[in-house]
Amino acid sequence: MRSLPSILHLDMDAFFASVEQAAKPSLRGKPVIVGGLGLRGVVSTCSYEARVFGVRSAMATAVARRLCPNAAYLWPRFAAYREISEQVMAMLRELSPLVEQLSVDEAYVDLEAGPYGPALTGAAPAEGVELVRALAEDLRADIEERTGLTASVGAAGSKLMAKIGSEQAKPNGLVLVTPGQERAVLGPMPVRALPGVGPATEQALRRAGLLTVAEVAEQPEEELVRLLGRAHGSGISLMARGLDGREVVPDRDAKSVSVEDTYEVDLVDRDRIMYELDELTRRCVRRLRAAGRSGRTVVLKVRRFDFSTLTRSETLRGPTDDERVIAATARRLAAQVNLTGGIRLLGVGVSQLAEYTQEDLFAQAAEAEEAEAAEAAQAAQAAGADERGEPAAEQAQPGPAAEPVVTAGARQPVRARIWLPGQDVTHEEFGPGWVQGSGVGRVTVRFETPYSGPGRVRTFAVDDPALAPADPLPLKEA
DNA sequence: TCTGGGGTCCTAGGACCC
DNA sequence: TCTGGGGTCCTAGGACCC
Repeated sequence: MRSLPSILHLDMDAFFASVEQAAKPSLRGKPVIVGGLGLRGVVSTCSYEARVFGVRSAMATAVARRLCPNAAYLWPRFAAYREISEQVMAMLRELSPLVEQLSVDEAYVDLEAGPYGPALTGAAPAEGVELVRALAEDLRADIEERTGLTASVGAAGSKLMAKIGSEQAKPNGLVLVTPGQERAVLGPMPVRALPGVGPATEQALRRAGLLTVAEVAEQPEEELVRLLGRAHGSGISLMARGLDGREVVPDRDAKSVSVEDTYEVDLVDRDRIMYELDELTRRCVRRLRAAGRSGRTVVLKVRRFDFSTLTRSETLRGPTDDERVIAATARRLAAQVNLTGGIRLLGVGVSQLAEYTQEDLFAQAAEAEEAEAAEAAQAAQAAGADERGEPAAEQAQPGPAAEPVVTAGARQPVRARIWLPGQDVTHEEFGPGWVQGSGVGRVTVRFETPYSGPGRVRTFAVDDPALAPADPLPLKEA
């Protein structure tokens, strides 16, 4: 808690959807929905134009399609989002070395720890507040100038109020919470506004007759502990009274690595389940090794046909990054689980991570690159659904999703190409564009770039040799 | 209309040890 | 013969966040 609003919380507005609109001129001003497009997909982010129709994050894509059938539905392009995220995070680090990244589009910044710290703490209170306001507005303007995207910022004397502020500022705004005003700002809000209060906590509080933050703030702490448990109860008691002394801490090490897949059709065949388990283990180990870590506890996750979810774990005698060891452990765990009736999700994870000390750094670097490429290919496979959301034929088959095929003139077998809506491509004659949809042997491409006007659409055969996947273009021309 | 994927933190019970 | 308390580790599940 500080007397100056020197903690910022920055949150990019409708991040994935905004990147897509910036990259694809024909989508600007239109409803855009980014997420899983398969039968069991959910919405990651939607543009404000789509929210008008009631579309929300975490909603089943099938529901979104009914609410907003005319939106553009796109698969996420994580590589593009990460690139822009890094650009934005670098701008935050110019304001302070204390930047705590919460996700690809969200971070706290402690201004007092940075170059403006002395000016802030040395100024009269009113001047300090105005300096923070100016810094935050400059930051928002810089982000918009350098990326073309808008961000919302909250500034306050604590992480809690900075986050509340950025939420209130959305979209494209700044809200500065003057220290001392915390309880006045929080009081009228519904309890759900507090970070850490989800559906279950909201219900527990509602049953006790507590609907607003002010009502929670009036409760004795012991009562909240009784309702919600030790840690959660006392935490919420403090937050409701506007009290939060948490520091901004830059990047902590990851504590676990995990990989999971939900299948378009429930898995019933034991051999198929074991095959998929091995595939998940491979991906998990690749990520583990790419991060230079090893782990001691292996976790299997299973979601059954009825959505009931269970985990089984085994702790090994020492940390490992050996795929054979982890695969054998995962299989052992799976043998303990009743798999009858069908499985909609499988997951493999590793926790209790240790530093992985491997002398062969070259092998490690090669592995990291391989992991990236394989991950992309895997995403394309897992995503094998056409524009009407029908699973690709290979999906229901056991074994590799994409059969290797040999193309004329190439000795190397190449994977059958699956074109995902939103994907970047380039055509020998027409140049850069993106996939609008594909199906029945054809792929539709719109040829436009972040710097062009809205482009024209053309249709090709899915195996047209002139068409190739491409890297994302930067949103601003260099 | 039907529920993703990647994480973090907390709780509670049992085993085991001192 | 009956009865301890505390600490740590492991496992499973649940809530929550983006």
